[in-house]
Amino acid sequence: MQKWKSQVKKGTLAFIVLNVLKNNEFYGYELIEEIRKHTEIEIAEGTLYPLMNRLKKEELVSSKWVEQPSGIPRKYYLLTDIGNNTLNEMRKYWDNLENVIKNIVK
Amino acid sequence: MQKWKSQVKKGTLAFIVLNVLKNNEFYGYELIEEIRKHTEIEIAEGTLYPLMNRLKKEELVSSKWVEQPSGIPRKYYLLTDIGNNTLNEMRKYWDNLENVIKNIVK
DNA sequence: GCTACATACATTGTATAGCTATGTATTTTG
DNA sequence: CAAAATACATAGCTATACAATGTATGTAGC
Repeated sequence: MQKWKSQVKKGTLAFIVLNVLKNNEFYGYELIEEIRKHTEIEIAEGTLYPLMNRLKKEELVSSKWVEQPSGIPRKYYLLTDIGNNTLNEMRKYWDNLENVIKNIVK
Repeated sequence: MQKWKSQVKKGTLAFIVLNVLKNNEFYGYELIEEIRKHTEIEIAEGTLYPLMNRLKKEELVSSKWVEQPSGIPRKYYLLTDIGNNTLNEMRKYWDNLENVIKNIVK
């Protein structure tokens, strides 16, 4: 089961992150916290940071450093136009998948 | 998107196959056809046969050869008790994931 | 003051799983 | 009789989650 859960996350995490970033800006560490609190989905740091770099390389998100009064500067992420369009396509695909499974489970 | 869809399938396909096999017996080639017709999800042969071998190794399914009056014999798969229990756990997890995403998408 | 923990970034190596390509063999169809 | 469909299978490639590890700063407890 644990192995399976890890596999289900592949692809799903990108979708979740993009959804969370829709209309919001978050920095990496905050994304993990945010998602963990609201959804009980655990994202390892070793998962998130490479994920964000991939999303950036694919130009689905952009980032900017924000200095803090104290502590380590934060790298905030926000959706690009491409990211927004991709997210809409993903939502369609997910919606279909959800229905397909709902019918099979019945 | 194509890359993403492929990633989403990881884990999802095992879940779908186990669901299809609940209360039914299918052979490999038939599973691909069945799922393609009813769901528009394409499963490559190079995906399914290794997948079925994994499920068998994990004792979630068992198989039996059935000779045909003509043609190549078919390997039918059916859920084991372990497979049934695992499927129930998977359903809970999926149900939760679905709701989580539904809330995030809103 | 020192230890532990939390915050915040990042990389390396490993395991897993989907997919293309390829292969074998039989049967059906044009 | 050639092409497509049926039915199995594997090897190699690629992508991604995760544990482990590392750096650096700030805070809380003793």
